Amino acid sequence: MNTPRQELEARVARAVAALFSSPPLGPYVRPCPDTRHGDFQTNAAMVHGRTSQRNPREVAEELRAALDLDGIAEPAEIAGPGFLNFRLSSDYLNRQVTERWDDRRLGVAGVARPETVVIDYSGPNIAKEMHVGHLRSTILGDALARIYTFLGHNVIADNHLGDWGTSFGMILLGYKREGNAEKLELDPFGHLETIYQKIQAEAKADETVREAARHELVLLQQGDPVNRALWEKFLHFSIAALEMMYQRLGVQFDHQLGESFYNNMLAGVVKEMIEKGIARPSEGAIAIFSDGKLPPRDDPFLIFRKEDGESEGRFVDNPILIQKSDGGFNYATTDLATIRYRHDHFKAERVLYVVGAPQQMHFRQIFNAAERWGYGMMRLEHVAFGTILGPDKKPFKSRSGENIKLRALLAEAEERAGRIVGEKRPELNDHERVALARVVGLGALKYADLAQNRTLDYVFSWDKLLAFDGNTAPYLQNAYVRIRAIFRKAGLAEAEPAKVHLTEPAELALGRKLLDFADSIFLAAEENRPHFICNYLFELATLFHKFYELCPVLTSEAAVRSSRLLLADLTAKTLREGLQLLGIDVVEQM
RNA sequence: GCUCCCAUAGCUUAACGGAUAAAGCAGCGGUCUUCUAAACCGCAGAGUGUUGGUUCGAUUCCAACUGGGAGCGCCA
Repeated sequence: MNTPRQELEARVARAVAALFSSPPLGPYVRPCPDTRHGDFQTNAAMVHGRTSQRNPREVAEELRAALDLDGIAEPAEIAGPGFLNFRLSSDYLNRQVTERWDDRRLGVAGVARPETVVIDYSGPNIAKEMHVGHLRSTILGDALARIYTFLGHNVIADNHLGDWGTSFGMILLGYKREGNAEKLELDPFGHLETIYQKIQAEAKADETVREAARHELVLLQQGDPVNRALWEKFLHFSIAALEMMYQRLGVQFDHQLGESFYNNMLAGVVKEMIEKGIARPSEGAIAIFSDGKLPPRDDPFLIFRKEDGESEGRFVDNPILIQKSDGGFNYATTDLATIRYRHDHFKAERVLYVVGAPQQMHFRQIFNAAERWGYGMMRLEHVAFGTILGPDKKPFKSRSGENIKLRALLAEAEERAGRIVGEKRPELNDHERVALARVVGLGALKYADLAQNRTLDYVFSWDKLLAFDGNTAPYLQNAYVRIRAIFRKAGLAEAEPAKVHLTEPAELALGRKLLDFADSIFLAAEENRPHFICNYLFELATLFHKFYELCPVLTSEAAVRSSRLLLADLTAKTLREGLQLLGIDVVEQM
């Protein structure tokens, strides 16, 4: 099922092709920013008027004559410098609302060519409790996984756990000194973190401690049975604790292949990179350098540098290390092994890395290296997002210990929501109140993160993350609830088939909006920005609330009543589906 | 120093090269005998950091600058 925009786009493109010899310069059709002008507009006449050096209003006149809008819109109006404005015909509108209501997918077409897309998100460290810093990747990645799945892609959600690497030398050493199996089982993160912080402080002051930690790491990497067993224990309990957190968040993965999974592939990767001439020894380590194929400015392996006293700068090497001088491997090595695995094993055509913006340079290098390595057929994309800042506008530092734990954030969200629920619905028992607070609190938390452009940094604030007014999840959930209340009162589970006939401005506006659901999803997927869906749902809910104020449903006469019931039902289903795509639940009452 | 990201109303944000820049919060004033007031209506509030350029048209593209942030060889 096409959206009105797609349908109009196709018709304009057809008319343009008939009129002009120049290649298509679309997309042409977009929603009118101001609905007073119409529902949709095209700038095709202005665009093609320019290339043919003609008066755009004249061109618009020709275009209008050539346009076939039969069955979709009123005759187009020419306005301003040469816009054609379209107003959807009421027949089309009524029919489209009905068709969407009748469609399990609410009119959202799947993609023509499904792809196998690996989405790499969350990626917590198994020795550390999840904190606000993990929130964005987890929430955003989960939403993208849901969106891509809904569009028909073959999604592989993969949690690339930080379960390997230098810090484990420290942790092993610390655990051997004062570890406690019981504490580990009860609170793996708390225990490991305590140990880590303590041993780190010691290591700072004492070279022999640093040396001992390095030794433990080497033992682990060489497969020493004692260290290996300990590490597996850390992993086991940590994953169990993570699992609980993900369950609470409503986030799922298809795989949790952490860094350790790739460990035995790393030596092979390095060997191959050397053989292919992509990597070479440098200062005792193995590093990947520029192949000189890109302009220096665009080459991630070159960096412009001007030393003190030099009058002109020059490009110098900016390599990545894939093997340290002590023989150990780096995360770049793991990332490369992971790319190969995802290609060979999952047959991935695309990989989305939902990772913070500070790692941009790293991914540019990795993607460039992967291409040279022979994986250029894969679309590798860094879905970067901004940093959560502290009150001082500097990133929350994990060292300082003032990181807000995700657990605390969730608890606070539920508690705040619980207080509001208690006020609004004093008749609920404890169990009901807690269950409701969970959905509302978690929804607000997720929505706050998803509703804004992911590239922006933001200052952490309880009030902001847990807002329940305005453009928030509770506002959308409330719109859903109000619709469900109508159906409850009517004694219906959902609307019955009916002839849709929209007449009031409020119901026309709502009906028109309902047809655009798919456009918001396409846009969100195209840009990997779920906030387009948030914007859409907020507008939809706002229009519904207006409709609700002005257009009585149950007390209207039969034909109007059944038409409005259907319109309300489609709104509810669209809200529910849209929120679902964001990982947010709805409730029947709140 | 170089690269990348960011700059829109008091605050937080939106705007897929187009029309009079759109919301939320906060502020002020209204609306519950009628489908849940977690709602709705109204008022007030910016000309998009600066300077140029491209364009019929720029918050959007380009250049320079200012301010903020991040990254730049053996952590991830």
